[in-house]
Amino acid sequence: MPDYNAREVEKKWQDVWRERKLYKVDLERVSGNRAEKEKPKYYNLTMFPYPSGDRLHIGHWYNYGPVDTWGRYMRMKGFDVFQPMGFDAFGLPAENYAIKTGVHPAETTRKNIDKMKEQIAAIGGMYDLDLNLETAAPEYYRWTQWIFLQLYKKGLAYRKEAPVNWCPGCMTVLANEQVDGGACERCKTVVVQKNLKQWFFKITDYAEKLLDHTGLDWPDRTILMQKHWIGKSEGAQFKFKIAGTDLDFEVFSTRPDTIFGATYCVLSPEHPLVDKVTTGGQRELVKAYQAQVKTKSEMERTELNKDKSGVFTGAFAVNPANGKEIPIWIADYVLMSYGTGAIMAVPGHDERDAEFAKKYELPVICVVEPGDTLVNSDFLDGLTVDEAKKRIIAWFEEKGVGKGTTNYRLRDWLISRQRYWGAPIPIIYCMKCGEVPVPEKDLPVRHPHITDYIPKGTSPLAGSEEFVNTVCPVCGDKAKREVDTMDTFVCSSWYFLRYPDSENAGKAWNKEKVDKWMPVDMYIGGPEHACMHLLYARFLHKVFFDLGLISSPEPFKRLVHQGMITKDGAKMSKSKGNVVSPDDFVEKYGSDVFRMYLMFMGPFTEGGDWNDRGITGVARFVERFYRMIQMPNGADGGVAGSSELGAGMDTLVHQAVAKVTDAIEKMNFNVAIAALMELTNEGLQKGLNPEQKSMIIRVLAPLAPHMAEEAWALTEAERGTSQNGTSVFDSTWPVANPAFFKTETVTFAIQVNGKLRGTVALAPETSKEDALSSARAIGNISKYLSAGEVIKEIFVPGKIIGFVVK
RNA sequence: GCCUGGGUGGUGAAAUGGUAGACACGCGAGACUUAAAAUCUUGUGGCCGCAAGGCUAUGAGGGUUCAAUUCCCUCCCCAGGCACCA
Repeated sequence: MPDYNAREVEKKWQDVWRERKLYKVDLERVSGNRAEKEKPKYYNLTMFPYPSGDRLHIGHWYNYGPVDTWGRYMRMKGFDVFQPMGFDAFGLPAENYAIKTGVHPAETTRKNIDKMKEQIAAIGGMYDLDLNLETAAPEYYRWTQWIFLQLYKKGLAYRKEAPVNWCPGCMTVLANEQVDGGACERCKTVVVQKNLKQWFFKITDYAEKLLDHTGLDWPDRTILMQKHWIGKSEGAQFKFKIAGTDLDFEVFSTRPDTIFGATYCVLSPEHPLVDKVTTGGQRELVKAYQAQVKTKSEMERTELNKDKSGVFTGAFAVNPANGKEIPIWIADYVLMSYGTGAIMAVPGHDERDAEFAKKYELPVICVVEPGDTLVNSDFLDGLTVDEAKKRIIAWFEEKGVGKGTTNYRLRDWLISRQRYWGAPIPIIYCMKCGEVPVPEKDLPVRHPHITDYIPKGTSPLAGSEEFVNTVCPVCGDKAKREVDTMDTFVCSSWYFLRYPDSENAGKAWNKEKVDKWMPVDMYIGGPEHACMHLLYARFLHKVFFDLGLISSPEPFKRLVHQGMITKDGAKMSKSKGNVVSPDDFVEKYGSDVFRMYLMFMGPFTEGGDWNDRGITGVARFVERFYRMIQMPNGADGGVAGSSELGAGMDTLVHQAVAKVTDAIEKMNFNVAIAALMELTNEGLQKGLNPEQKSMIIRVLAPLAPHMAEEAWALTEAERGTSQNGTSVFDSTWPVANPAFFKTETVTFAIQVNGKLRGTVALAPETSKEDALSSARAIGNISKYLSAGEVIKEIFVPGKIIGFVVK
């Protein structure tokens, strides 16, 4: 019996699959063969990779192996499976590399994509890489720009001032990642917040729609995280006048009922009113505080544990409810980005306000008594919190000082990036006509080839005269282009709509074609994308839906997150130098063993810490399985050639098929593999008949595609089918017949006071009475029962016989 | 800090209210071999016991239940995310 030669076998079948175009789907789902057209479509998608300079790492394999297993399983279940893969090609790392080495990002990206494609092919998956989807290609970003224009037309893209991390040393904007403890990671200069006019997508208009996850088969935790991220809260927005002036400001509060307990107000240090209201005596202190806050990140500012800090402005606000004058402070725990950037502080009933009030010796008034009843609150006295909220909102509306509102934590999506390696924003600024969108016929706005990447205080695109200077599409006068590029999340929020139509460069949006495959039936990627990528993609999808560009209201019907593979408990990264390369293992054991080992390590959704200690177990399993398949039918035990082939194995085979199906369905690939190991341990003893082999090869196929294909070919003659030479992936998924599960006896556990005291083998359908008396007859049990009085008897058919003794 | 997960033998893990540790790795013993590797057989949570059997055990503490890894409460630890890494 020849040993299994993984390298040879895997190469052989990868070539055959490629030649036969086994995994090509007919994107039109019309012109192809009839059989395929009649199958239901199944769009099986993995989050596309960023082409980094590292080789394909374990994390990629941990994702692409199981995704492919799932796709093959669905294919065998009778679906027309579309499983494309492309590249999220724009991004910061290639640009940083260019700044360091002078190598153009396009060159780096090209090289990395080519290398990754080779490595992905070595997995031997059903991935279609021939669609060549790359977000940095003009054929692709033309559409990213087109999408920007659609949002612009709908009023969903707008400009406003927003802060960026600015390094005065490098004269450049820094990503959060490049800020290390408040300083630039490159030159160590203290980073400051600087305001720039930037583009936003109005995702907040869709907050309510995004809160609705109806019909989505998503993990509860992801839905919950998105809900909290959107952060809907009901409350009121109302005005405070500034004493002695005609100025006022608005605050948002979820507890407008506590307004009589407000003893001071706090403005965010960036609030536009601060400069206007600060009195002469306080000016120095306020200025100094504002400067200090500029160096702090939002996370540092909002830490509940930190020492609260703030400065009095010298101004007073008038409480609209009782006309009392209360001091106005500024403090960094109030953010311009949430609510109105101003709060009324009620130290009696808010923890942060209380801490602040204690530190600065501000008065505290209690307005809610235990039992949620209002006191010290004039016309709200005696009402419950809920009643008081309604009452005060009605009062605000009556007096015209405020209204009930819904506030969201979600902020509009800042899409401007002062970077080179991204899709240019298709806007032109004209002295006469102002802000003018690039006409659709002029797309794409090509990204100029530059050679000097060193930051000079502006966006890199501003350095290209040829790019910047253009003419106004409206009046024909000289005009300038927008020099910022788009956040790469814009590119990655719609790529799944491009795959179905990617063979066609396309001058028009092809709704019909996209609709043929959307929505994505299964989307698999890391949980770190729960709140950003997955929310942005849903947002754009809903905009497209409203624009009539697609028929599905949601992009991803089912979502699964794979876990993360760590090394010694830490995320693998190049900077830590702890990246494990799969190549050596694939070389040694083959793709099937490596991907099965990753799946066998633990539950797919939980990930785990990498070590290679157990891989030999999977390698042994593959050898044993291969040996079992090659054994003459029922070779062991002298039953070869008799009608007893694989005697006694039917139950085990059908149980294994049921177990594997159930485990794959739940993506518990580790359990599926364990069930097949168990079956193999028995099968090697007793031998399998051809029908049993056929079933077991088919359920192994999604997990170890190359070996299963080889085994399928080897057993072709004994199966005696008329479909010689067909792939196991064109066969159907076997269905376990429960008639085979039946066994003569099952083991019942006998418990006394909940503790296991013995077992007894009985027929599965044994009645309660018979089971109890059988249990009583056991010496060890009767010993326990005679220790007291039996006050309760428990019977779970086929499982438990229990007694409660007192 | 806030949001979301997770914590079970020496190790990866299984069991989602019903015999805790399936399946593997590792380790011990044995077979085969001149020998080793490979392979096969067998044992393997801890403690007591020749055995039968018993006690103990799923991060810590408490609760609900005849019965809890599983449900509830409090705490500890680890991981992911926190809006310019993708």
